Amino acid sequence: MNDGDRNGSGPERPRRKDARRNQQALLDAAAAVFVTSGVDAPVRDIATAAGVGMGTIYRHFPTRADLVIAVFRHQIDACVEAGPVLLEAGPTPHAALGRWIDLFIDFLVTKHGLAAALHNDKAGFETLHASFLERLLPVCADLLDAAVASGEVRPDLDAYGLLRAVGNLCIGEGEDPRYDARRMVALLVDGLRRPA
Amino acid sequence: MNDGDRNGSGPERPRRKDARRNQQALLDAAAAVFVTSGVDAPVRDIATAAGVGMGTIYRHFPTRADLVIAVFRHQIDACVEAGPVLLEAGPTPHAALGRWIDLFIDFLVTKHGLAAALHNDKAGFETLHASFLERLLPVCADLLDAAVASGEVRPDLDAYGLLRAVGNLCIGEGEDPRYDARRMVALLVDGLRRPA
DNA sequence: AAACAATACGGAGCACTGTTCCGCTTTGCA
DNA sequence: TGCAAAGCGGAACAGTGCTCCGTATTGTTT
Repeated sequence: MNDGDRNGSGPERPRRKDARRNQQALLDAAAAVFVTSGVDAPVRDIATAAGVGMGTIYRHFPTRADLVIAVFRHQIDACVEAGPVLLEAGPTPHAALGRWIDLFIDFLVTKHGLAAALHNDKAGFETLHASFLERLLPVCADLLDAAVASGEVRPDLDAYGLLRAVGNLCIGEGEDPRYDARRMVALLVDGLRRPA
Repeated sequence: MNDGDRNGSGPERPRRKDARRNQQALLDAAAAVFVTSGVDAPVRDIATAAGVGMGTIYRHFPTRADLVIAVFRHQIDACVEAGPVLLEAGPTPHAALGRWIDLFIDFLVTKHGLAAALHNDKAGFETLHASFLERLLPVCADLLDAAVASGEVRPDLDAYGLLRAVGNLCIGEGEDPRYDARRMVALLVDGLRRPA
């Protein structure tokens, strides 16, 4: 849809064949390593898994964060595109918002430690945080606005706060069976309703 | 009150005078450095600020986490002791729970990055997490049980989940003015009420 | 007061990060 | 086939947490 935008923030398509091959190998290897070792996996491990050297990884992705962003780009895109669809399909805007947030949680929770990484000061994870937020914020804002306009949801909330709260609640999900992030988010989303 | 317990998990009081002096200097220096540089401040910085070597810091506090725990011990204690008091004072158990959580938030938010540190896989921060939780969990459970017993709060929630959710929501508070952790926690706590 | 263990100290050094740098190789074009 | 441009590998750098061990301090015993 908006491939023009995509070129703006994604890595450029290399001119040479070997470079393209390596870039793809890096993306595949990173995806695989993230699954087994989490998004905090050492850069060296990813380079080794892809069969390339350190220099190569950093030419294609100037920073760890850029690699993570590239790996999860498609899923973020899917989340972005699901927003309007759900809004039109759902019985009410609040229901649509709830479903969309479920989608977002799925994304965060399936990636090992992504939610935690999003809020790490270290390294260039602010970049990661900013990048994901930039894409998701408008979508979330639309859903929230619609829910507010329909009178279902209290008007004194911004999409940014909501998105961050959900992201935060997902941290550590799966590490301890006693903590159920989805449940907590459900509680929060329920609390969004206009107080009767 | 329970000083016996305290000896169990805290650092031992050293026999020699210089050792005691250094231990206190370390605690003071750490507290100061945590304020200016956050709880992630390099161990070397703390050692330097205290005017001691690396060996000294690690003899007194085997791990970064142990130092953090020792520094914040008094405030955790205050939080623990406030639980029963609030429960008896508050108009209702749910109100007491809310006030106690406010206290907990104050604790987390005043410390630069403590909330984030609590959920870091890196280093020995699990120790930190476990230690704080171990102390606060019973208190929170008592408050929650009382609120459930009074019929104010839904019964299908455990204190562990609640405590973690609150801790998570506090991550990043103060970093971005658009995110208000207290507000999000308030929303969540409100959602705890038994659905009418 | 002096000798002497026991205790504690300092900081160099190790293992592990993310990231940079640059001599060498591969590629694609002329 | 020649050759510049593009790309590559991995050694090296800086910044972590933490360990180790030769040296200094302390408190006790003669």
